[in-house]
Amino acid sequence: MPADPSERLLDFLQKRAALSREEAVAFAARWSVERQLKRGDYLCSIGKMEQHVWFIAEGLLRIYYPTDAEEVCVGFSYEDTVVSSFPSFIRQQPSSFSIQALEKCTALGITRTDLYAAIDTWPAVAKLWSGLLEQVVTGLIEREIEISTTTPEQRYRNLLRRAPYLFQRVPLKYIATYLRIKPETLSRVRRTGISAP
Amino acid sequence: MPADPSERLLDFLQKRAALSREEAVAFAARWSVERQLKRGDYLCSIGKMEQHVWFIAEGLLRIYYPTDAEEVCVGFSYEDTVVSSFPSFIRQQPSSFSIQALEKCTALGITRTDLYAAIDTWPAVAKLWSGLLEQVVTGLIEREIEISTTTPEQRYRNLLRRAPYLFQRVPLKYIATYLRIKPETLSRVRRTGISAP
DNA sequence: CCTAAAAATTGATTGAAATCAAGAAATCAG
DNA sequence: CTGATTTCTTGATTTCAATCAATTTTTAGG
Repeated sequence: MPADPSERLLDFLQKRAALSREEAVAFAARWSVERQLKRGDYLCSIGKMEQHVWFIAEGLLRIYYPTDAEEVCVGFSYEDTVVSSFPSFIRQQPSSFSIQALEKCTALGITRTDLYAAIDTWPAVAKLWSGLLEQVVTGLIEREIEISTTTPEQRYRNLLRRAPYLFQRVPLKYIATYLRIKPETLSRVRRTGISAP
Repeated sequence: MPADPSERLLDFLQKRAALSREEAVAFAARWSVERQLKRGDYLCSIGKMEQHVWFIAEGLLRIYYPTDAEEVCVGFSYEDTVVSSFPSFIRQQPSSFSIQALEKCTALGITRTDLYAAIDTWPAVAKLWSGLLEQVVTGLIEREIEISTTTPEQRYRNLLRRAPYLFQRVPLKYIATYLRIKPETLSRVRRTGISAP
């Protein structure tokens, strides 16, 4: 079903952006950094400057924020999604996040310079970038609301409905921190959730 | 110190965007909707389609999400800031938020059509818009992290440091929901916070 | 200025999820 | 395949903020 990483990126760009075939090919060529990760490797580490936006051609990663006490997962990235430590990338500050592969991954990266040049060159790329940011904005707002207006059980059910595949691929302890609850609580919520009439 | 609303917008645009004087004047002219609000009025109500992005020339508003039980405040907007019910504006869905004046306000609005036309016309406006979205993104991410990694007292202290003026202008009960705590808790936290050695 | 309503404070009690503490099950590397 | 490590589950207990319940203080409108 997928092809090689660059093919996959090309498909993605043509589906998502209003780019002509030639533009898509030219823009895809700017994604010049290929990174292979094995389980446990980092795409971005805390304290480092994020220099790329990444297209994930294969695999699954968690984005998390490490605090003194624990690691809070703020999201996941997988095939045909784009990921970066956005605040670091955008503001060129050391990253507050780490992005770690939970599976073997293949990622294609574009540098800041190349991306902003592409934005200036192709209006459709500018639109793609705005669209991506808009998507991040609406996602974050919805998530913030969900966390502050629902119970742990509701959050679990919602995630199960929205993204059942995560439960196949991600250890529950990471999902728990994503839901802002403890693994013990998630375990209990799963148990009681089964026998609802 | 300020001038009339349009003057104020012009100043804002020239400071924030890489627009020439002529461009700034032309773009400012597209902000054709002036709205006067008195305390308690709504700039945007839940269920309505957000048709504008607003520049606040004067006054203070709260952006909140009403749930069955309570109203969760997700932010404030005031002089020289830009506000909108972004998910509604961006996706053209009914707004999940209400935006209410806490003081007498003057707002200038630009319509979707006019904004996107301006984005297509002036690269600097496209950049301003991206920059605005980027700012919203980084703000939301930082906020999400803060809420899930700090105690109520820390959140209070952080806000007091970052935005002391809010405490002069906003009833504590709204600030409490912004901090995701109950007014009673905020009251207690403020009391105990004073006498720390 | 005065009164009514709204907001803030303070105290007592409750409750949901965290924490602490073992075990059971699953997974991974050799 | 097998032992070791990690992850998950289950139970007992604690804790912090929410809730409930009055006052007191502040604010706004006539």
